[in-house]
Amino acid sequence: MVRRKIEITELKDSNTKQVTFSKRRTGLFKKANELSILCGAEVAVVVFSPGNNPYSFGHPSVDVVADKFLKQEPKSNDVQGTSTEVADMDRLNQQLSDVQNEILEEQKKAAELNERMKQKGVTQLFQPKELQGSNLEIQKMKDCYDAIEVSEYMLLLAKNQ
Amino acid sequence: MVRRKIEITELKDSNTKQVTFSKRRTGLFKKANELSILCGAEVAVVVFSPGNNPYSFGHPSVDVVADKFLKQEPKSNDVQGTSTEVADMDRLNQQLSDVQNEILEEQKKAAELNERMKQKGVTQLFQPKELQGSNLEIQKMKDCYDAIEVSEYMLLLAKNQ
DNA sequence: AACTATTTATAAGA
DNA sequence: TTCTTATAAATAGTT
Repeated sequence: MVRRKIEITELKDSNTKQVTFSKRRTGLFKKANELSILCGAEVAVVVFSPGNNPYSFGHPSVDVVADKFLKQEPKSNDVQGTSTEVADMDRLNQQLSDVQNEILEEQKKAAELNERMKQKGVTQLFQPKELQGSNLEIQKMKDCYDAIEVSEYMLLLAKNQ
Repeated sequence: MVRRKIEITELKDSNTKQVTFSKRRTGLFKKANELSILCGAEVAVVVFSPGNNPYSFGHPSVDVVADKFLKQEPKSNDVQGTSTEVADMDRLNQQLSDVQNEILEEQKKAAELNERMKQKGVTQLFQPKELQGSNLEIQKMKDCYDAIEVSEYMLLLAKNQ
């Protein structure tokens, strides 16, 4: 694709393969991220490297998207005769449940970590409160940048009058 | 990216969003396919369109890659005595990476906005202090995640003794 | 769906 | 490994 165009066929040199994998994995995840933002789409990407290490990108998360996909997949062996509405309802309920579980999972994580560390007698290096705080601060940060964008738009309008 | 560079922010116009989704989904799948061939890597990509239709690419298949990925993920009620801590470590590393990427994106965005406003020679509508404040909070957040990582490593060390 | 002016991704080199 | 850069590939706006 660049200094020289390459054939899309498996790279022979192990080192080249690893370098190319890293570069292209980065590119792929960037594209996946842009797609999810631009189009408000749910996206999950999972890759195993030549050395069999896992890498993933997910919006809102790999688990949520994967579950949603895998659950609607049994198309061909679906039982015929159930109404579309019932099926859709089930799916929506499942999605809702998935999202709620995801949220709960995130909230539990810090607590679990603390619990395990306590059991191991390791000193706590952070408080659960701090985690909650950081989430709040992420939100504040986002709000702040949103405000900046709005301001800029207003400036443009003012300038063009 | 093309006739005119676009901001990576959700597209407002529904039609544009749909067209962009189709183009970029094609591009994403092509990149995923090239990665799997060039590097002999296992790849799975699942996307839900703005209209909530599923699209997927998988090598050797979405199911195979998804199962492999989901199986290695930690479950909160895993049997004790297995390598739960190691799995958690992987996940924490991924989270950390995600958060760091988000931070980098936000910082870039702020810098770009500032630059563009300067070039337009307009009055700032927000105080730099606000930005500095949010940066401080980003730093606090980073420190917090660093602390988690350190804690987890200590836990692993304790476990392996 | 096609076109194309630009932007973006990236293979090879440093 | 990380950066550079020449070139190929992707794509936003248009038709």
